[in-house]
Amino acid sequence: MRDLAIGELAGTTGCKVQTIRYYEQIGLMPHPPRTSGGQRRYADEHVSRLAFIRHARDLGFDIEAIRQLLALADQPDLRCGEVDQIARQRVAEIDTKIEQLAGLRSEMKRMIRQCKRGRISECRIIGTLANPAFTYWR
Amino acid sequence: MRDLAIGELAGTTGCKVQTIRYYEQIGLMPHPPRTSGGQRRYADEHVSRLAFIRHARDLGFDIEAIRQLLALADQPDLRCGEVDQIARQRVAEIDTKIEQLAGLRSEMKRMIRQCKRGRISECRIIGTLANPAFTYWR
DNA sequence: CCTTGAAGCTCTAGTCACTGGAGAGTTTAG
DNA sequence: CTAAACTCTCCAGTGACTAGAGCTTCAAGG
Repeated sequence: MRDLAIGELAGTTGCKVQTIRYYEQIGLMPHPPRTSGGQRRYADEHVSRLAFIRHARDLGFDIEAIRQLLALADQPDLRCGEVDQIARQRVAEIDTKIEQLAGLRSEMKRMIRQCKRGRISECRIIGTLANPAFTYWR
Repeated sequence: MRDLAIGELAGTTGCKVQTIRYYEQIGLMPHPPRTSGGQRRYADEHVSRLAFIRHARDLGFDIEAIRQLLALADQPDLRCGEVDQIARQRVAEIDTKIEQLAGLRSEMKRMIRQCKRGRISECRIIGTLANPAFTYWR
């Protein structure tokens, strides 16, 4: 698991090649060593750092939060309360998102139920969407 | 409720002024009549069209889907099955998102539980995020 | 009628987190 | 040694807005 080309790193982490180069460019990933021909070669530490980044992204952390987390991780003598805080905040955000989506879902279902599959002029979906009164759920 | 300036339209629909101009630019909103001085003036039809767009956006439809919906609505003799289809697809997308978020949420909670509030070197949050095995929930 | 300040105008550029393509160079298996 | 597959850099584009500069127009009060 050493000296991976960028495509292999991409393969093992499920991250696209361009995305890895992008992360390097914005300073989330370090500049890796290069071959004499100029190609990037990655080691295990890069694999786990990228896995960290991807996983955090998938969890919905934005780049700035990940940068903080990485900075924290690079100074292991700090207390982890700060990390914990960021995570708790994320859970709260996730809860809000889930609630919102559940609301949207029930409104969509309601609209579909009302759709009589007739002509569009009778279609309740468009009518509902056009009605400014139906913004209660925001 | 006639001859609204762009700011008044923005006020009644909860949409920003720049966003309205943007919608006009990309062809979602029509070019409204202008005063002799070049300012846009809107009528009731614009209010409901913009309300439709905003509501659909809030429900998570993307611009392209809204464009389709509007095109459909402009031809009231078509059957509404197509509209129904678009809405059903949206529900499926919402369901997927909710599932994903629920998965993320439980992992975040687990990470928080494991955080012993000690040093980061013992903090399970960063370790968990760095572990490529923890991608099961995707 | 005139002034004044809020609101409008266009145009350009920036945001976030990538994604895609052109055109050239490098690596590796057979 | 060749050919295919991969990688390089650089630049531009995506979606859905958002912000700002610098200027013009509108409407209400005096």
